[in-house]
Amino acid sequence: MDIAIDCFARYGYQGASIDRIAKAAGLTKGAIYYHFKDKEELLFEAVKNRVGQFERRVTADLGGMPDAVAALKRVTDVCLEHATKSNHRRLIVTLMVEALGTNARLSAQFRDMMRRFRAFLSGVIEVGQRSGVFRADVSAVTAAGVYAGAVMGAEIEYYQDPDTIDLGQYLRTFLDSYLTWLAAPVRLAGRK
Amino acid sequence: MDIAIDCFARYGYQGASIDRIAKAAGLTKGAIYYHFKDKEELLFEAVKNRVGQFERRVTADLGGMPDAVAALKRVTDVCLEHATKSNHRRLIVTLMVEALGTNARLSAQFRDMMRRFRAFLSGVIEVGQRSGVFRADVSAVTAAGVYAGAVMGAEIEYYQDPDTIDLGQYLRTFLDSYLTWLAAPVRLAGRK
Amino acid sequence: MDIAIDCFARYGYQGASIDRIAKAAGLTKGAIYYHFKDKEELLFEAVKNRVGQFERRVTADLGGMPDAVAALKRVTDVCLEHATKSNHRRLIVTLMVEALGTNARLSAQFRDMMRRFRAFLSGVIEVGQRSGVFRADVSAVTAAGVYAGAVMGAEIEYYQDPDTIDLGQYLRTFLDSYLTWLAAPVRLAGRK
Amino acid sequence: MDIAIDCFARYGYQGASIDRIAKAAGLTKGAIYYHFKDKEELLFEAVKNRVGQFERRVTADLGGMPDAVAALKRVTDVCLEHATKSNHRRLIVTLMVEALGTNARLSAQFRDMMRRFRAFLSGVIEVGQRSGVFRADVSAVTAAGVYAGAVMGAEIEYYQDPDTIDLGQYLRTFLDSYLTWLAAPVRLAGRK
DNA sequence: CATGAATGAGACTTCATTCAT
DNA sequence: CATGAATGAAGTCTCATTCAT
Repeated sequence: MDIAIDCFARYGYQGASIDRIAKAAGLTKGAIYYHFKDKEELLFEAVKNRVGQFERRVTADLGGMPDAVAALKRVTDVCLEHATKSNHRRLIVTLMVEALGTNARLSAQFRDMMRRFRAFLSGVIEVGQRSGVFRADVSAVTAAGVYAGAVMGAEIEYYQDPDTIDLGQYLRTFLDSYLTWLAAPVRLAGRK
Repeated sequence: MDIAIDCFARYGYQGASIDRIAKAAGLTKGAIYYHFKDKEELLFEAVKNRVGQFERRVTADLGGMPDAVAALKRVTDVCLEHATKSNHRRLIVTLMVEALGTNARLSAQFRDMMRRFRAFLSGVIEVGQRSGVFRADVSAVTAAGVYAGAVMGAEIEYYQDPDTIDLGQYLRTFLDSYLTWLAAPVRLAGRK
Repeated sequence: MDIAIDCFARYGYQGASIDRIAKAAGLTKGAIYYHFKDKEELLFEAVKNRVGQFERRVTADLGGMPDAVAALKRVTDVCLEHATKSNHRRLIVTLMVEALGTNARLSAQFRDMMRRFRAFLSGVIEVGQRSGVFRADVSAVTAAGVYAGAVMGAEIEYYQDPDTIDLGQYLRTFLDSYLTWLAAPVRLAGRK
Repeated sequence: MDIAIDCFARYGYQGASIDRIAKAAGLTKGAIYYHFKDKEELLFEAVKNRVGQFERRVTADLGGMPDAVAALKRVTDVCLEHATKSNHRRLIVTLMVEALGTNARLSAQFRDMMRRFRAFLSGVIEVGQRSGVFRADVSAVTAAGVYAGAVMGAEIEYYQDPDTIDLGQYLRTFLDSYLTWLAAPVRLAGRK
């Protein structure tokens, strides 16, 4: 399964033939069809696996983390790690884009995943707003979307040009700008 | 050609079969092979076309625009228009991600395009920094990368979930946050 | 036409596409179809042309040549020249073999050409036999076939491996052996 | 495989479509591609098979045969048998000519095969020369080439016109002439 | 559980041929 | 006469999928 995920992450859905996956896993196609009804099911299992891990990782340590700033930092770190040290994010991003026009069902699954991610972020931001750490005059929902997009876009730049781009720096810089902007305005509060 | 571009933008490279394109154009496969050596050549022509238009559009009106803030606004507007009113950006983004693990040559072309885009943005930001509009203590290069990524990521969210996401609002919000962060500190406040 | 012949000689019938021929001749396919009904007709014209030239060349100077030995020498020389200095023979041999299983009509044409060639040779040999220069105890028809085959086979070896094989030497050696064998027994010695 | 060989021998490389071969074998195209990477690989396998059989057959029975005359007779017999009773020689000759201008790799393989064949014949002839059975004043190498060519040429005549041509008689006649010429001069008569 | 063989649909591509201009 | 555009059949090859063993 890990190998299948790896193939999907590397070559995309269409580019990863069952044969390739089987060979990479040291088995034959037949064996794969014994475990999975079809290539789509294999893909769904793979996606579910990675998405699940990512989401659990994101939410886990944040149990009741009350500090919105720390929470966003944490999310950024998880994304960085999953983008560079494992292939979780690459699988997700690659397949998500590929699915856009070709696989409605998969696309829907990714859409829901993104909605959950945004909802989660939105919740974090609202916590910050309610606790007075974040300015209240912005839509938490939109802010969440901007965050999710910026992280994903940075990742793509990194996947495409890893020698030139330092994803860590990108993410830190983005987070810095994001928090600067989101910081409750004026008066007394100084950030960090 | 416009139709081919449309198919590529909608279905990706692998998903857009020559037959599909031909049928959409009201021709037969043979006719396409009369004009293009290869499916790859067709693709490259399509990409060159759209990338060229996008870049010309981005740089054109900015001839000697001295106002960095206005320039970034303008770039954002072009991206928004090309993402929603035409398929220029969708073609680019979709194929760029698809090419990641599957088409080295195309991938290199997109990588260069992104480098040009970042270099252009970086130049704009440096102008702002030199003219005292933008703070000078951030790397223009990194800031440019963050910008490029954020826009691209927002677009992907939009392509995936157009009913939920208002790309214009996302981009405006991001630009707002970005400019807020980039704005020269009024006088006293020193960050980090 | 010369160019078409050249293409056929070099690439064979199937290997020489109309497009290739047209391009080599500096025109378009349409122009060729104006002059020839179809590819087969072009081929037939080409073959007729070369076969005609070869046959005329072989028979021409031999008008009433009474010396059978000189006649065979002459034929060998013509073959050598047509195999090395022009592409007459290569066209013939190549297409003849290619036609074997694929083009009954062309094959028949070549078969007739070979029959004419053998008949011609057979006539020469009979002249030699009647004039007492050649031994009379061999079938002129079979001897003619052996001659035709030996020359053709040598040519093929040459086409295949021109750096290693000296066709002139092959043909001279064969002719030497052939004439030695065919020479009228001096008087006494009867073989077999 | 035998069926594929048959198709290649009958129709040539280009003329034998995978579909045709598959149908002749009672399979589908896919099945063939399961066993062979390529049409070319199938061809190479076929050629290797037949060339190998031919060469083994030629050299096998000749282990240490000391009699050069008998050896040449034997080679002729094998050629006759492989040309008429099986399709070994037809496959070889047909594809060899077809490969001339179209398939460099295959052509090289055939060229090497012919070189081996000539080298083998050359060795036989030298044995005859050393043992005093053959005249010593001819180049064994050239004589070998003439032999190889004459046999191949006769075969082609036969493939083309099997009703008219008796290949056995051709080969016997050629061998007769060849041995006559090659025979050590009894004593007196020397021809140029 | 797993394999090896096979299938069939569909992809890309070539090419002889036609035809309006 | 010639061109450029187009067609459609046929060819090579890939791949998800099935199935007997």
